[in-house]
Amino acid sequence: MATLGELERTVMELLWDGPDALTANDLRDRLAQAEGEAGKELAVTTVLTVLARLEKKHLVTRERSNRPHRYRPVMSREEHTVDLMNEALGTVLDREAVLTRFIGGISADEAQALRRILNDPQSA
Amino acid sequence: MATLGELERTVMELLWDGPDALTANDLRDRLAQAEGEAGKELAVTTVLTVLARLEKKHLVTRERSNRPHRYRPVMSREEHTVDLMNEALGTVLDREAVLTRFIGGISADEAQALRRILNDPQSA
DNA sequence: CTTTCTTTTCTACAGGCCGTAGAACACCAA
DNA sequence: TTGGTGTTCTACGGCCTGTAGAAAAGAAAG
Repeated sequence: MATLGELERTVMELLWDGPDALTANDLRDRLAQAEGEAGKELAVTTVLTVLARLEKKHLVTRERSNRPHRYRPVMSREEHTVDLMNEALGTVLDREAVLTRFIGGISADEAQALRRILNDPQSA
Repeated sequence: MATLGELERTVMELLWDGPDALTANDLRDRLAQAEGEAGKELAVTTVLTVLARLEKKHLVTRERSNRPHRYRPVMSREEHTVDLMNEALGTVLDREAVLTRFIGGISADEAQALRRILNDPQSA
């Protein structure tokens, strides 16, 4: 997969949060807002560089047709998280042992939801 | 947490595989073996550097009492994997959505095991 | 005790990734 | 043609990782 830096991660969060595709300028503004009133205004080129790197990592795509390119995540935040979980799991021989431990650590509500899903996959 | 480099990860694998704590020399030898007959013999200092870094990351401890220090993992491979999975999960708002998707991707056998565990936690 | 061997720590460096952005280039509207 | 506006190129400092020599610390031998 690929490990993300702090800024890269923040950009992904913003892209996931925003309902539609965003331009580099949109992101610059939201980054300024998001940074806890710190208002650290980044250069647009910085944002574009980060977006290019995220594109190379296949985490975002962009529409090149219209001039201010609009960027969108390739996967949903949930899909991406699942990928990360599977990546962690991938290197392990005894998958069931890991799953068992993992399940042991989730909340009662979540366990309940899992029970429902496992017993009635339709409900997923 | 901390992301591991290739050599760091390999060393962790060897420590997890070996039933007992290993010395830097043990690890050097096993690394030479493990690298697919490539037999790339690393310097012991290299191994020691990696071990020091893994120690700083709280992934291994060592017994300093006896002279060739013996290194052991702090957590089991499974515990560590669960930590990684929870780390991935941690950044997400809708945890249940992620869990649902995740469950959707596991094998029938694993799903069966989870059902058993969820319905009878004693069996874990 | 002094010499020597083993083990550990210090220091270092190259390559890669990330945050950051200026310079330069491409495109569109006056 | 001239400005804007947006995008790509190039770059640099800092941190992490693989790699290991040099130096120090500790133990064994004489």
